[in-house]
Amino acid sequence: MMTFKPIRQSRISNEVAAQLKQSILSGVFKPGDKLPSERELAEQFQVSRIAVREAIRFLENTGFVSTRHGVSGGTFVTDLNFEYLTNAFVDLFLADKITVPELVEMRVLVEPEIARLAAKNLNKKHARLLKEALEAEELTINTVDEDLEIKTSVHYILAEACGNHFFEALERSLMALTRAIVKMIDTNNISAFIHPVGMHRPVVEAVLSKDPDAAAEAMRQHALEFGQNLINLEKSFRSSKK
Amino acid sequence: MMTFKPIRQSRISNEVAAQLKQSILSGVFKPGDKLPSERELAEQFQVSRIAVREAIRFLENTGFVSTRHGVSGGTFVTDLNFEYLTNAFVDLFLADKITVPELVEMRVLVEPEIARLAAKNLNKKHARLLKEALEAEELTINTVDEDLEIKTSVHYILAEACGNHFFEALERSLMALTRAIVKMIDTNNISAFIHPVGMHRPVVEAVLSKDPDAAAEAMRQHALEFGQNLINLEKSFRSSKK
DNA sequence: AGATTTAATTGGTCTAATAATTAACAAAAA
DNA sequence: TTTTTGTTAATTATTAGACCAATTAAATCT
Repeated sequence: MMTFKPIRQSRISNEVAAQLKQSILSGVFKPGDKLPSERELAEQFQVSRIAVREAIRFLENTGFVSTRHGVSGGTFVTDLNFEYLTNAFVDLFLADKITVPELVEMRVLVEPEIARLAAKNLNKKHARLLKEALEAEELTINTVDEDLEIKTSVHYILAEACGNHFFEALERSLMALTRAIVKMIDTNNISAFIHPVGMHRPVVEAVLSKDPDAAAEAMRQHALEFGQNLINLEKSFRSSKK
Repeated sequence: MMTFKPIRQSRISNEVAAQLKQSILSGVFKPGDKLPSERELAEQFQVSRIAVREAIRFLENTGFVSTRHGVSGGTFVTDLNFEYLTNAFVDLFLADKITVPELVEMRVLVEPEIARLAAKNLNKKHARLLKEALEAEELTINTVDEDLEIKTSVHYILAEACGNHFFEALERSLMALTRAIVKMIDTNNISAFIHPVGMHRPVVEAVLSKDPDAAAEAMRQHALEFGQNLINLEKSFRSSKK
């Protein structure tokens, strides 16, 4: 029997989105560039403005563009970053598809390797940033948000210093998840208890002295300690909530 | 001067989306449940149908709901899966934010650990699946798509068998990225060359004999070998394209 | 020159209508 | 009976057209 191709399978907005995405990926539009206005795009694609808007929403939701209101506003191509990956991880945790012990197991595997690579590839800029971050940690008492900010910064710097963007993306997600958990628990300055001041010092010192094995081992210790604290607290938080 | 709070900062659709997402996460709507129709939601939220539709698009784009057309259609809560995480990784690769050597470095770290955990936690079901997958690999010659499907299946099974959903999510992303790269190169049955039949045998045998260290080491060898092939081919592909 | 108003552009939102898709059921035909 | 073909109803998909809101640049006024 003769078979026919279906006339159209996907939504119109999907086809518009696919074409726009392709033209961004292939470099027709580069980060910073402005796409034609919604009305122009609707004209060019020969679809309604709403179809165009839904396509733009998709690109916005996946991090490819952002929109600004007003004259000299419009839809602008953004330089894709790790934010949307991180959001996907956080959503999975919120939907109970990833547990705290599983997160900790990943941190114990990945973070020592990041520290090892950072020690191997360290440059002056990152050395300076690490020293500053370590000092900042030991200075002030802060709000929960500030405290989290300061205590995660060492990890961010190491992730950037390790020279592997994949590791960096993953570490950012690990940090975002950890922060989500701590903020969920967040009763009476808990973060100071599970992450006492000075916990990062051995790691940073090993990295600064460019000793990969020592850095990895120090980070492993840190990840295990902190991880165990996190697991225990989240466990008791869950049971207290029931 | 007295300052007032802005009445509304974000888009209406964002606020609708946030409320809907919250009610899904808190269990008001469970996977499989049908949300009220767009018109009803518009009525309840006191916003236009368009605002509701954009909110639903967002939830769709992040994997929380799916929509069906027609009578008995509507918006249905889906069981959040790893697809959207994987898409985020693939997008980062397509936008050149992650390179092939970086991907390989991650695989060399993570996959041995997955094999180790799989060997430790193996049950009968996964043992059977592994045997079947190994046999299927050595049977037929296929199209590129089928070939990729069959050769990645061992990795999927191991990821599921390892018992850590975070590792499973990451491994799925690693596979999706690898497939994207192979399909990009995809000239004249290349996959058979970079991934010859039988490459998985030592890994599977070690896992089946429940020897974690041997499994990890076998997988490490596999990841290194395959990874080096992938790096070389993608490199020559890039230079031939210029 | 500097402040203020106005106009123009663009995304944001709304209303109201029509089209397309699908399931269920009824009716007709084989 | 079985199979095919209409019919209907519910719901999303799509459109058109209008107006709102934000923003900047130009025009106007002081």
